[in-house]
Amino acid sequence: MSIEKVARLAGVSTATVSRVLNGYAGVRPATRERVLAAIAASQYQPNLLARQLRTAQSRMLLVLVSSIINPFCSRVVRGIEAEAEAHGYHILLCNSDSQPQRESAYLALLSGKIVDGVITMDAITNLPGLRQMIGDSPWVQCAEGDPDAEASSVTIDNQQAAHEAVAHLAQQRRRRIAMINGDPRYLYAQQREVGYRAALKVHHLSWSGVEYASDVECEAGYAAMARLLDRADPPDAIFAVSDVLAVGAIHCIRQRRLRVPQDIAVLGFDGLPWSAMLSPPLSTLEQPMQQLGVRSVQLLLQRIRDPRAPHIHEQLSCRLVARASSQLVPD
Amino acid sequence: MSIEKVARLAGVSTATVSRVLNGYAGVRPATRERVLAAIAASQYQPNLLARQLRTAQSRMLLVLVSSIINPFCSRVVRGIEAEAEAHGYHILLCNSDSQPQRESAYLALLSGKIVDGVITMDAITNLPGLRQMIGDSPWVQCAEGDPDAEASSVTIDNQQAAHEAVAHLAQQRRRRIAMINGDPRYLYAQQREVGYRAALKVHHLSWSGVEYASDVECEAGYAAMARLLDRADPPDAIFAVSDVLAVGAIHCIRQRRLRVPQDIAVLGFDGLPWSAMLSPPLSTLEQPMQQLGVRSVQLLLQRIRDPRAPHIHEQLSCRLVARASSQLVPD
DNA sequence: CTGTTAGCGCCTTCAA
DNA sequence: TTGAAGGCGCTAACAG
Repeated sequence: MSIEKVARLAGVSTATVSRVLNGYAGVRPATRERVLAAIAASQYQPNLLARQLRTAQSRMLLVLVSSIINPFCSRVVRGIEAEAEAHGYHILLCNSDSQPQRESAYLALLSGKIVDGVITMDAITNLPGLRQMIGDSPWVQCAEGDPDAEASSVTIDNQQAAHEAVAHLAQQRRRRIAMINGDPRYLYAQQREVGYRAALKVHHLSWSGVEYASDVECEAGYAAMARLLDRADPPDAIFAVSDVLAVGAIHCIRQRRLRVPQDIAVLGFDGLPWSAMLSPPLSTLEQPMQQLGVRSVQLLLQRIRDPRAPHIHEQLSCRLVARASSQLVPD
Repeated sequence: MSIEKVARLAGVSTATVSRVLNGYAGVRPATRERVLAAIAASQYQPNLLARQLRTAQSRMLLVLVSSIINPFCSRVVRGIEAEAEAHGYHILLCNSDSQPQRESAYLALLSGKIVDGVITMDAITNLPGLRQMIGDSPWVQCAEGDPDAEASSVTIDNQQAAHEAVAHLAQQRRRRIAMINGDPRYLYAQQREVGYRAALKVHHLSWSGVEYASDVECEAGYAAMARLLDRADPPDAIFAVSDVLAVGAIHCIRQRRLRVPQDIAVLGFDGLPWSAMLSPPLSTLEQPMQQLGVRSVQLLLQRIRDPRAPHIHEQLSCRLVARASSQLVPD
């Protein structure tokens, strides 16, 4: 009844009010003024639900994230948010904690027309009923891209990145390079492990050791490191798949009276700002976090505008930042 | 046209379909079966927009955050998300970066009926037109509570917490205790500064020094620390309003060949898990981050269910965790 | 330039 | 137990 109230107040039809509301040309200035005055007088606020129902678009994007407390994710999300906002879109955030039922509950919003598209950062490719839930709705995978999925993706070359990481450690004359990996259900974890193993081979390193962190918190990195140090033949270098896990690993190493990097070199992943300010400064593989989010939104909007647009698999480059935690002497 | 399609397929009316959809009693089992079959056969998905328009509730909550990359915020948001989800609500995330225009753009979703209520973690009390935008919609302030605002709030006692922080440092025989504060537009920053100054007085410390970080990243902590060290009479202890800022401060101290805690003691705020794993382990004031989010949602839902429910100002307690960064000998 | 009209898809009395 | 019908508030043809 609201647009109607305004219409009555201004002595025009609802169509005219709608026209000024949406800035359409073809309204006499005098009429426009009258409508504007009525809007102001009545403190009218358009009912967005009604508008969205009518126009069949919500200008909302669903973002499915495994864990927002993972600083990598939160930075990507900020990129997503900023770019979405710049295009007049809002984001609905789902923190799935990798629980399939939570993921699918949110995906229902997609088929329910609440959102115009979805960006997933979660390992959901194997979600049962995924195809049906997403249908052919616009979908972009961010940081976690399955080339076989019918979706665009924005990722880094995880395999190559892991390869670089190992190469760097090998170059520091490390022979027993271990990996602290994430949840192996994630593609990024699988891909980085492939890269890790391939690099070991290239560098003729026969020792290998992979431990999986139980979650993304530093305590998990600590625990994984403890398991590695408990081995009969412990590592002399660590490649951790996140800076946070690396912090935990370093703490564990220190507690055992070992030194970083003299006894054990440590290399992280992500390139969070504070990695440079740790002691020792943490070497890391820097990802373009903000940009991963930004490009995901761009690809998604492209697809929303033209549903027949082809799927694109984009890879952003990352950069090894060598600091004191992985080398005795700076380059 | 969709519920209608199902209705035709099942040979019933749309009303009946709606009834089984919403689980209302009074549908003959046989009929229900037929409808269910039709729903399955047609892969029907209810249009949530239409439903929300009709029922005038969206089961969505708006969360207005200054910066999701602030780990404190992201943990509170996770608490919000979890609790909301448990009650069948979804959250719309707005990362305002403290820009009033972004805040008000999102607040329009409130008056536009897109969300049923709002939780703000931002310093928005002075937003022009705030009252009108929020109207009497359900609103809870989280971690940043203005007792004068017509809204419930869930906070900690910032003044008391800062007092404790300073008391701890004073107890370590520190005489020149400086504060690295956040953006002074925030109430938490103002309140903690009041607590800081009050505590100095109580402990008969005449030296005082406050520097404001330009944002929430560690680089800002570094810069603030640099300014403090450039003073003629530099501090011998630092009270930083976040763990992240403390990391930057410590890095700066170290770069100047000073030691933590021997030369300068450092105390952070928030109690992020990795604060315990830094070197030296960071003393900090631990906040109940998850719980701040959870309680905010509970208060908000209460208000949504009963709009006449009174405003509640709740204070959660926090805890000083003394570690090596602030004391030469453990307690 | 402006008004009339017809839905968007759903829920919900009111009757039957 | 079921169906018919109205309307949530808005936009978009189509007339005038």
